[in-house]
Amino acid sequence: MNHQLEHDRKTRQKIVKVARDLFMELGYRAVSTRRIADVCGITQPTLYHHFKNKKELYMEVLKSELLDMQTALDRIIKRFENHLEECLFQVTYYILINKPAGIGQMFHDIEKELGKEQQEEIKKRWIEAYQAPIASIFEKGIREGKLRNPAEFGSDPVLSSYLLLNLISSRNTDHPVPEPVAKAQARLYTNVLLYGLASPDEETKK
Amino acid sequence: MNHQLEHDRKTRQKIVKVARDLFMELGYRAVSTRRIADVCGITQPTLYHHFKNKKELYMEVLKSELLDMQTALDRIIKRFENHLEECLFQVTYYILINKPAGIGQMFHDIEKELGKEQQEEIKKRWIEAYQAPIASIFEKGIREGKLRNPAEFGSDPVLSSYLLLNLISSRNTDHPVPEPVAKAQARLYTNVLLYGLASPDEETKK
DNA sequence: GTCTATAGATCGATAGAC
DNA sequence: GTCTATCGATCTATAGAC
Repeated sequence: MNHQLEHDRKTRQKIVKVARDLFMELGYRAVSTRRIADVCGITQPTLYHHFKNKKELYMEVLKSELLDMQTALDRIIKRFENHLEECLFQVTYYILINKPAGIGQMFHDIEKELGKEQQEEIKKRWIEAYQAPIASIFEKGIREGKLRNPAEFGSDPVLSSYLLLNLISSRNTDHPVPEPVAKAQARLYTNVLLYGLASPDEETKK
Repeated sequence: MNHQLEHDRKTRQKIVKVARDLFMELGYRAVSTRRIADVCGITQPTLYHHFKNKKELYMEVLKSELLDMQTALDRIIKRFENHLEECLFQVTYYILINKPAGIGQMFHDIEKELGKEQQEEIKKRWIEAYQAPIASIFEKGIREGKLRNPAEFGSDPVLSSYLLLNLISSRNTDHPVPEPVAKAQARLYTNVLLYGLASPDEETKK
């Protein structure tokens, strides 16, 4: 019944959505509060009615970003949980498609623009969204003997999840990545991560 | 004999050195010309006697950075050219040790702060410094049958060099990395890249 | 809740004396 | 070649009318 509150909520959501697109594409510093307000069709000071300051708006953006990713990855992992390789491929493919230039950008901004306590909070949520879901895939693979024992290479599930994410957040390709290219990239990354670049008879000779 | 020219050269070199440390650690935007000048013990406008503007100074920093890396990698590769795995390890280790937080930072700044023609020039030098030397290692490995045929995974030497560099430029660790940790990381990266995470009997079952 | 107006700070860059 | 002084632009954030 209270239309004012409803309108307020809508405006706030729109700001977060616009800011999210701009921040992820261009980076925190390169996006001014004026620009966000312009795209939203409001004036710059109006932002400060909805958010305490630019950093708090950015925190909201990060939280919404990470929550969406967590939901998506959990769903994918649940769906392909009985097929390690396909599961890794689907996760990789999803991130490639949905993070045009975002993930490296995001890390840079979190590290350079946020205060320490804010970094801690985001890091906590980042682990829930990215690291823990992906690590769970590797954990299952190790448990079932499909992956090397961590003692061999020193790559426990958490470290393995970092390896995959580092491969994904590459800077060698132009963004956004078209779908078929993303598919080929995802296949390459998962193949290399699982089976390596050495020719198959090479390892036994070690 | 001309002491003035000599002094000029020294000052210019000092500025580049200071700017290099600051830019690589904190990023282009976060480092003001005033801060660079302060550390150099000169005033901010004096910078503009030696460099046309901030971007040109940054270009000088990038060029010196990339030239040093090219020299170092060429030397390492020449030294270990007859041992693929050790060569990859040494290259990885060197980059980990000498690029505290730098490589991801660098890419971000090149993409966001430089104009298109400047990006082209730096990209050319980056290929000479990083990609070409590392790709030559993989090329030799493929030629000698130690690595998979590119047709198999679609990972030619250039793509392989990107894979390694993406693994190296991780954001999961605190910088700077102490020597023994860097050694373990370098070993992990090269092991995974060459032999993969899957248990050795897994691939044949595919 | 949104606006206009503007404060307050920082930054890159220039002018001109020495 | 380095300095002091300062301009002009841009940005975040606040004050106060409606």
